[in-house]
Parts: sequence; structure tokens; C-alpha cells
Amino acid sequence: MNITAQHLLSHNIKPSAQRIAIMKYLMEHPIHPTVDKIYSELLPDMPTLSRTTVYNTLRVLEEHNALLTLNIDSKTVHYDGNITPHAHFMCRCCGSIYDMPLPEGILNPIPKMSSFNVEVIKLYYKGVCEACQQKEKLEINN
Amino acid sequence: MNITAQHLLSHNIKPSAQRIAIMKYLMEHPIHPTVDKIYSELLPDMPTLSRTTVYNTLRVLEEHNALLTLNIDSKTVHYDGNITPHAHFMCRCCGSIYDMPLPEGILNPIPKMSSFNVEVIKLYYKGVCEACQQKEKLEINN
DNA sequence: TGTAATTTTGTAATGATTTCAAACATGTAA
DNA sequence: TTACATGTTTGAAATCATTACAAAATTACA
Repeated sequence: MNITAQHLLSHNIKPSAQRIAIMKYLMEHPIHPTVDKIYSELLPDMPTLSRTTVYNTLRVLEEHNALLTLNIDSKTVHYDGNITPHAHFMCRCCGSIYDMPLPEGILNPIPKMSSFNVEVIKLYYKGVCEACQQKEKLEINN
Repeated sequence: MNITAQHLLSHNIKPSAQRIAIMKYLMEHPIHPTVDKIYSELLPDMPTLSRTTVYNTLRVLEEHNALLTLNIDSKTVHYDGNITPHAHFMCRCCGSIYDMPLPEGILNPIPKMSSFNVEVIKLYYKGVCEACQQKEKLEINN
């Protein structure tokens, strides 16, 4: 029994070949991929894989809290196999998404927050990453 | 010249009838409506209004920082005419979106944040609102 | 082995958003 | 005022991510 299957079982998810492949891909590639990225990366090694299976599987993984779904991009959903609490930064130039630390204390006041029962927190930063800032400077100088 | 038109001008937006109507609706209805909500609410008083115009106008308003776009709901975008910094809570039962205070200090560390140039911060809470918590209790008791 | 339950697959449908070109409105110069 | 240029609105059609669905494949287990 491999480690990814055990990880799925610990979330009460039956570890099929497809689910293992998708979960493994997410854990080994912390690049916050989209459905299409996951699908096209896994297809060469799993030629019968269906896009619908990727959608289905990601929904199952989400429902069992085995991944985070990111709505930082209004065009499409991105997925994160790292479920430890953290924030995300998306560059408006290159579209890359980076992990960020969660500010101190942001998790603490949740239970006291008025009468709402807060179950999930999403913190998104948007702007320009280091690499794209350099590119912008070069363009201005030319 | 009405106050909404002045508001648009202060954001360098030419105040057409449609733009005024949409901006006014957003400012007078802090319910974080969707495109379809805005369209169907304005249609009776502006029968020639096109859905495309609502999309176009919201994009113009966003580009000129006259509103906030919320990607808290993965299904569709919600809009907020209140541009003072604040967070949002969405109820997973009824879908309502509420304004929330931004935690102390969350805006301060932005400039120091590694080498990223942060331009926008979005903080979303998800869970169950007070009213839906009451409903859930009633259902359990019956 | 046989049968029920679950999972995967591919196709078709859905629905939010965008594209596009024509119609319309507005501003300005003569 | 007219003429022209510019910007805005409109509605139809296209796009594209996602979902629905039913058949096929796989798994669990008696």
C-alpha cells in the first residue's frame, strides 16, 4: 500500500488508480494546477483517463477535505494538495500562484465572529511577482 | 449632475445612463448582486438594457476601481459597490454574502511581503449564517 | 462464481461570459 | 445647424469551464 493510498484512506476515500494518480500529482506538484493541467499531465501515463473523472475526483477529494480549491482566478478553479492553512498570491502578468504565510492571528478570532459559523477561510493576494516586475522594468528601459 | 454621476467622474468614467443606473443600483443595494440580479432588477426601468452592457459596464467600473469583484462563489461573480477595504462571508446554505471587518493589521505587512508587489487583497469566509443555523436546529428537532 | 455497488468514461447539455459588428448616442469643429 | 469622429450600447452567436447522464468497467463480497 503506497503512501498516497494511505493518505486517501485517512480521508475516507476509496483509493482507486485514478484517485491515487490525481492526489499524487497534486502532492508532488505544488503549482496549484487547473483541471486541464492535471488531465493533460496524467494522460500520457493513463491514456483512458477522462476529463470527467478528473472533475469527479477533485470534487470527492474536496468533499473529504483532502485538497483546497482556489477561486483566486475568475476564469477557472485551481487545486492545492497542501491542506495546511496558508494564503495564496497570484501574479496578474504570468498567472503563477504562490503559497504565502497566513498573517498571525487571522485564524484565532473565527469562533467569536458575530453569529456566523465560519468553516473556511480563503485569503488571496493579487499583484505582480518578482520575475514579472523585472520584465516590466526591462520593457520600460527599451 | 447627480451624485452617482459625480462618483463615476471621480473615477474617470464617462457617466452614461446605463453606467449611472448600474453604479447607483450597486451603491443602494449592498447585497453583492450577480450580473443577472443587476440586469433583471434594472430591466423594468430600462427596457432596452442589454446583458452585455451590464458585463461591459461592470468591467469598466472594475478597471477604474469603482467596485469590488467577489470570486467567493465558484459559480458566478458577485459585485460590491462598497470599495472601502473589508472582508466577506458567504453562507453555504442560503448563498447570502455579508460584509465583514478586515482583521487588524492585515493591510500593514503588504509592502514587506517578500518580493511580490501586492495590489489587491481578498479575504473570504465561508460557513453557515445565523438564520440558517437556526433552520438546521429546527430540522434536527423535527 | 455471481451479483450488487461503486467508479470510470464519453457524449451531450448547461450556463456564465466573451466576441463581434451593427446601431445608436455624444462631442466637436466648421 | 450639419458633418464627422469617437465612444457606447445592443443582440446574436461563439466560447469554454463545468455538469448531467447513462452505459461500460471495475471492485467488493456473499
